Amino acid sequence: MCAMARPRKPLLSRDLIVETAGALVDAEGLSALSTRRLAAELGVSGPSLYNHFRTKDAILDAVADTVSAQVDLSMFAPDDPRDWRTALHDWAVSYRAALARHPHLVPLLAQGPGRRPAGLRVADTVFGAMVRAGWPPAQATSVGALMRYFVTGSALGSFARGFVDDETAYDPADYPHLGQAHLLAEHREKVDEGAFTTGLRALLDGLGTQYEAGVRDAWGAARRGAGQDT
Amino acid sequence: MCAMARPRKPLLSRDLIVETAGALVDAEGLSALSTRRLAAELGVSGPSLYNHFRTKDAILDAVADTVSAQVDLSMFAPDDPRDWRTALHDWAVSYRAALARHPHLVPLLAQGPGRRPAGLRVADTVFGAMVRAGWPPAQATSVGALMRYFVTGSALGSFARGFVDDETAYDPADYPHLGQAHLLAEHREKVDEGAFTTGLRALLDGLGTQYEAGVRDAWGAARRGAGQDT
DNA sequence: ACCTGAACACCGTTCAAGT
DNA sequence: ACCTGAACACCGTTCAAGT
Repeated sequence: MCAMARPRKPLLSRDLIVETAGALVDAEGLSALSTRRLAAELGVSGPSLYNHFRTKDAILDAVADTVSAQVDLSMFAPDDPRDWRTALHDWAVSYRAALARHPHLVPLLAQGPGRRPAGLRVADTVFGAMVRAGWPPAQATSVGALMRYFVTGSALGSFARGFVDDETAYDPADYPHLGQAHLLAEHREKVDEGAFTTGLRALLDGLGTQYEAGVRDAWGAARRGAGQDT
Repeated sequence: MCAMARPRKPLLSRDLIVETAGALVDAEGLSALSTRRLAAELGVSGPSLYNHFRTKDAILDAVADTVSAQVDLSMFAPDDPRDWRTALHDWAVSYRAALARHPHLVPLLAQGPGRRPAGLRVADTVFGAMVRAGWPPAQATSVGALMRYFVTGSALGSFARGFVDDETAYDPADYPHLGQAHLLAEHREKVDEGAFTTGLRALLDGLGTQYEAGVRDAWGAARRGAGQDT
């Protein structure tokens, strides 16, 4: 019927592996992804994967990077009309939405870009845009990092597990302020939404204050003295 | 020499298991914790652990909760002189320090309190203090959640992996704004510190603005109408 | 009640062998 | 170059058996 060991066309490719692994993780979670299970899903034997990736972790990294690639970065384009605060806001919302689409991958993505190309591109783009907007480089680095902290932290706390669904787990006597309402999964979604929105606004307000204080004194003087642009 | 199967004193206890597991994870990371390895460390055979915990995950939950138990909550005591902003600041710093002491557990703790008692106590205490400070309950919930998002997100991005140590992983042509300096582990620590400090200040500034706006109009009126205290 | 060895159904990865 | 089966050194968990 078909050749056994060496077909003229390879059965596998990096893209096919990543796509299948991503679908498996989305459907059944990280723990469902084993090299053997993935290979079976691809109609192939376990060790075959090692012709295309050095380790299982490398596969997972590639899958995680497809999520970073979904994050909208158009607001940071040099000709985009949005100012840095609006850009940061819209980016955070898009970033969080991408993570929400792949809840099982959030724990990986929250650990930082590592050496994943799309993750690094996000960091690079945000940094570049903040510098262009007038933030000193050291501060621009902080802005990019702290926004990532907040978005990934909120995604992790919201989508990965959060509080537990079974409210009988809590003895109200032990936690006098945490009412029954806190413990319902449905209520939790609204809390997560509200906390994200409130936190994002607070963060951007606070950064705005720091930016304006900086423009008024030190940075402006330093940049004028050094003759740097914008 | 010694009795084989049933000594008069149990060889194991929950506390001993949790302590040994915590030391193992701190020293060698999450992947070093297997039930068999942990049992060996305790001089016991693998299945013995199942007399004290239902699953390996239950052991890990207990270990994680010892970290939450290290978080300082004294700033939220009713008789503590610190106002809510200072209290939140000091708590965030203590929270982050506790996580930094146990970097390998951060991925677990960042997923939320689950049903871990110490984790729930933290959430309960912060919520109670914010309500006492004058935040409406729904907002107090958000404040607690968003602070947790930021602290755990920053700890995860900082201590767990972050950027990768080997700077040759990055081709500067691909990331025009990310200079060599971004990629050194030593530089990264300073960035993480700076981003945490900057973000925490921005968050508290922004929350202060929202609090004062709330006190000026809706909340104050509602609370005066309902005759609630402070 | 608490520990044991044996067993089950898995893992990730290496490697010689095939084409 | 790319896939295979066999093998190595592991896993978490169950369970009957011992005391």
